[in-house]
Amino acid sequence: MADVAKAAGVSHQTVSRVLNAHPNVSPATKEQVEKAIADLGYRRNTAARSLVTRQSQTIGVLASELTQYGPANTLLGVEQAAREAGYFVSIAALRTEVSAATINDALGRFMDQGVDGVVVVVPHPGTLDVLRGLSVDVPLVAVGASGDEWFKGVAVDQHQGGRLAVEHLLELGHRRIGHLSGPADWIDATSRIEAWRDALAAAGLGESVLMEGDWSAESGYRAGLRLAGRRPAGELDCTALFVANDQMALGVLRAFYEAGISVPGDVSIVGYDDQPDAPYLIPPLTTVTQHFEELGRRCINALLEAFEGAGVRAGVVEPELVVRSTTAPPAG
Amino acid sequence: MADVAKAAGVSHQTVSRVLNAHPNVSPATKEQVEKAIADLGYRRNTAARSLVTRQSQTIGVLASELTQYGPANTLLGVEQAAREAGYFVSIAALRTEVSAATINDALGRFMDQGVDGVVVVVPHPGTLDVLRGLSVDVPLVAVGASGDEWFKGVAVDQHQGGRLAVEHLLELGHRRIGHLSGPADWIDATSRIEAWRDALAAAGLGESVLMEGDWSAESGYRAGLRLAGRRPAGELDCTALFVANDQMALGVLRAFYEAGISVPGDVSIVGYDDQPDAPYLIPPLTTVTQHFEELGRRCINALLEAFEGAGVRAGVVEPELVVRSTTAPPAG
DNA sequence: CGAGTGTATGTTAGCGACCACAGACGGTGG
DNA sequence: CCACCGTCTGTGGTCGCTAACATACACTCG
Repeated sequence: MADVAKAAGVSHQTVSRVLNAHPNVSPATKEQVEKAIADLGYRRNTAARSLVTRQSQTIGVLASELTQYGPANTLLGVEQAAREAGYFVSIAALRTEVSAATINDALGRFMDQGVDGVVVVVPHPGTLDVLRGLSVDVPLVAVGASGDEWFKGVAVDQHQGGRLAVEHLLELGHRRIGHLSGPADWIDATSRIEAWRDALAAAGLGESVLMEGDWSAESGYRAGLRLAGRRPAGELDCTALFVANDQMALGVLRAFYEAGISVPGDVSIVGYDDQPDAPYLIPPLTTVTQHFEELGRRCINALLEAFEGAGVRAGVVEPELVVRSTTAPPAG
Repeated sequence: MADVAKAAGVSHQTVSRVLNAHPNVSPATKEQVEKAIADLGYRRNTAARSLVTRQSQTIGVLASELTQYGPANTLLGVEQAAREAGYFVSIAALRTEVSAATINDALGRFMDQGVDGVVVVVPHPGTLDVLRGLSVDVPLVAVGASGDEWFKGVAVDQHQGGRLAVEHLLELGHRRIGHLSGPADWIDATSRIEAWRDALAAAGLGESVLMEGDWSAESGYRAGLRLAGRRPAGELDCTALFVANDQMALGVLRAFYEAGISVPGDVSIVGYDDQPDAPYLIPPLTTVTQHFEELGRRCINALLEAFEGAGVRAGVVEPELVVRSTTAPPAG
């Protein structure tokens, strides 16, 4: 910085002012300084800056299940939004065993690093409970959580998403609507089950089939075969199936194909996620879009608000139904 | 730190020595200092430390395709190894368009941040070319690249992996061995194609079928159907198929099932990756294990070596063949 | 027993930026 | 004409830590 100051014929303080876009700098000197900076290829030292401002310009992301579509894309959204806001993103990936100790450790590392805020992308409810018991001295935003006195939550409105799916099927005339859910230890899975139940109840209907998968196409396939069983298509337990993600829907489609069950002729299917290949399935999948990137963006926004001292407020991202070709009125 | 020093009745420098495990500290004072640290919940300020040591204890990871199994797991491995080595991991995720500008920008941010080293996890060869044209003033390790004068490369020995797969099939007696590859713009895909060709040539055999997929189960399914065509099982173009990843192998299995082609009765299949569900496919998939976590670990090791001033040296992780139930001698 | 060696600790001086304050300059108004 | 004020710029002091040097003391050895 001293070099730049000398090259521009000013004091280091003036250079600092230019860097921080301070108003009281004459255009002429400002230009000179900027030229000197460019000539010397100068970069301001983050450590020194952090030392005095007490801000690291870094956001810590605590994540697990990064091989899954949802968490991976949320991370992408967070990273992009953080970058645009001028923040660095530090990551702590959790293994399968998400224990209090692991979380504590990861959070501790973030504190050591001096992150300005933390985003938690862990889809298991237990994590939130652990988080509640911890006191972190920086703003914290958790994906999938509703607002709380301890931290902000930003979530896709799963209830709304589930309702969109089920109501779409109800409007088509279906009365026996089954659900293939995700693993019970995922927040998203349980809230979709609830939404399904509630929408059914609101229509005065009881539950039809409920099966549990593990998000994989394979588990969808097995569930599909199980459902098909040995019965002819007209005698299935349900005329429509709400599947908790597109991967599993893919598996179900395949299973039904093998079993000679026509989609949407015999059974209608609605997926969830709107993964990139959903339009290319056979037939193209009716599904619910989750704006993961938007979710990530909201997390960062919530964090930025918290930096400004704004109070705790939960954010909700609204999912949307995308109607393609796997839904139709029931056969009867 | 001054508080800790006062609490322990020593100078701040002694505290620093304890923190840095300096040898010349008496056990008694060391214990006192540690107690004071624990009592006060003191954490050393990373920014101040970085300022004077000129090291940020941070490694930047430049990654793309984070939704794919390989890159995602490599990232996990890198993160874990970095953590164990006491480094923070800062991430820059690239979108689909991997241009020179994007890469330059991401690298620039890492420089601003003052990272100690960079790991590049981008499976497209164009990236490496861009990298070669850039001069980065910290050690850089690229996954999937062979060693180079500009940076270290750490890669799974794809050639070896491909050879293991093909030779296994050759040993079983297959002579017409096809390949379903990944997209041509992936390093991993092209090297597996080469390995397949070379192994075939080494056995004095020519190419059989070569098809290109996009890593997805769906593309494997389509390729499988295409291969099956309308011919009876005994007249296929090949008696064995080397599939470039397990996802696609899953699709092929399904297509063959539908087409009435028995695996491994009519056709043997070898996958690649050994994804967690490979053993649970029907039949359990013979495949090639890639130790992604190990790959990540090696990257960090290479970086640590570079910090020590060690010269450029490429690392290679050896894949292994895992024989399960999708391979058998040819029918004839 | 005094010089030499080694261990344990304290003191000082930065690392590179930002902040608060002080000074220089030109313009305005009483 | 001088006091006053706003704009621009420069001078220290400071953040928390570590490296280099300085000091104090104990122990060995010729």
